[in-house]
Amino acid sequence: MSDLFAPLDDHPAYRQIANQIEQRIVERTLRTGDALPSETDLARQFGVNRSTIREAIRELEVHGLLGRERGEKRLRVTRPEPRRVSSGVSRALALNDVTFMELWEAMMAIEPAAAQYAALRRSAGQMRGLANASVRFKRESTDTGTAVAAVVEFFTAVAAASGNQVLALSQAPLNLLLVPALTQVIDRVPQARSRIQAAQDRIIEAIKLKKSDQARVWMEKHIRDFKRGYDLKP
Amino acid sequence: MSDLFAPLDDHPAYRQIANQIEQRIVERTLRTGDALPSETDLARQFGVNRSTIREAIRELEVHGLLGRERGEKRLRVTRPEPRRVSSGVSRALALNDVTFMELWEAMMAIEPAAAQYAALRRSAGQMRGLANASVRFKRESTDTGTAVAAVVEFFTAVAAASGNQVLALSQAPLNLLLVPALTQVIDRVPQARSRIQAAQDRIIEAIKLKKSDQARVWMEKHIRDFKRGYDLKP
DNA sequence: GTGGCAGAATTGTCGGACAGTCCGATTATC
DNA sequence: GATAATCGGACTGTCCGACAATTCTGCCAC
Repeated sequence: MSDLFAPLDDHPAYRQIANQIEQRIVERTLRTGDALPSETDLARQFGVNRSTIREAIRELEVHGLLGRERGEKRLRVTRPEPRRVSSGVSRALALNDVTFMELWEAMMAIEPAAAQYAALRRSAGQMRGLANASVRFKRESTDTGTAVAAVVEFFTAVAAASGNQVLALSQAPLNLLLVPALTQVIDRVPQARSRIQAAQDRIIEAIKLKKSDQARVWMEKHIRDFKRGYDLKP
Repeated sequence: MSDLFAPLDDHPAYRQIANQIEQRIVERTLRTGDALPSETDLARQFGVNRSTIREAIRELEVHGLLGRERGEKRLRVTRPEPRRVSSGVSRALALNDVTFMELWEAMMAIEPAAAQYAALRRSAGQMRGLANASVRFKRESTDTGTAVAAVVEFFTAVAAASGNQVLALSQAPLNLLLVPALTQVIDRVPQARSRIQAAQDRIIEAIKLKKSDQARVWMEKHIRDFKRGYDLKP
């Protein structure tokens, strides 16, 4: 079953260095906001060339563990932001040819839950975010592109209002996948706009009134409706 | 409200190059399995130094868009694997101090759905994967570490059996977060092992018989039970 | 076809270099 | 005294050239 010998994989220096730095960050020896030593200094500490350090740093930068403020030169330890991380997941899914069905099932699992918790915990600011997205959809839905963007914004706002980072981070990758399907529905189904608008209104109302069960149910219906619109291809 | 001028952000060369290569991959000009030109060649094509190319390549490698077969020298275009991508999400969440409640809510959203679809679509091989995980838990649950690992394997197997990549990729990051909480429960609650075992048996049975509603319900109960065990801290 | 081999190609790493920019301190100005 | 201009040092982004180790490739023998 399992091999007797494990293949020995040599880790190049830049990978080992990346791992070491990452470990310091995860174990919080390097804490969020701390500035990293300069590349020259790191090169000295690790006893390698600066080029090698730079390659290691690139990895951590991509992971979102290191970053710099706008216009700043020095790198500092940062918390990986959901958006940054989720974009990687999105790309992975897009490249793996996700079907509409897969996307829809995941939405059915995540979005209603997000709506439910949003109704329980939304802050005033988050409520405003929701309202904004909805207003934008109402006002700018003539162009398909902006309409789709507004819908995505709505879902994101719901996830944010749920006050649950895990749900929010699970929801985020769905957005990118959603775009093509949603574009198609809005383009082809005449009544799509009004139905989406009505659904958003109901969901927002339920979240505003903190009626979590209703919020969940309306969101479920909204997403079922989305599938109906998608399946309706003439 | 909004500024007159947007801040100009200069993208360093290595980032631009990474983006260009990424675009070729996403638009499938470079297809999965294709070998990338050598670093020297890329440097010539982009008109930059090889060091710059290397930094760009590191980014794409981290994203999982480039990789190499074991012992191979040349890089080739690869599909980002769920595991690789999800580990980044896990780390992001861990660094953001996710609470047990957040994790639990997300599990309640995703795992029952995964179980439900698994019951509808599981293949024979996936069924075996489930059984294996369950057997391993039964047999090796004396040590807390291996017991936890077996539980994680079970959840992963369910997600895989769901035949839904999006759900699977949403579920994967939960595993790492699950470990500390689960360890605590198994360590402190004497009857945890037997309850988990019973729950797994019921879920597997439902999936085997393709009873999707039951699979979902049992999984819900399983996860509710997990929370009960966690809240029970003496 | 299989196996072996020499030479070419490629990667990982190194050292050094330089322009552009950011930062902190110092000096000049009101 | 507070603010503005100035200046030197530090740091990053990029380049050049180089070399050992390993992989790839075409060729030859069997």
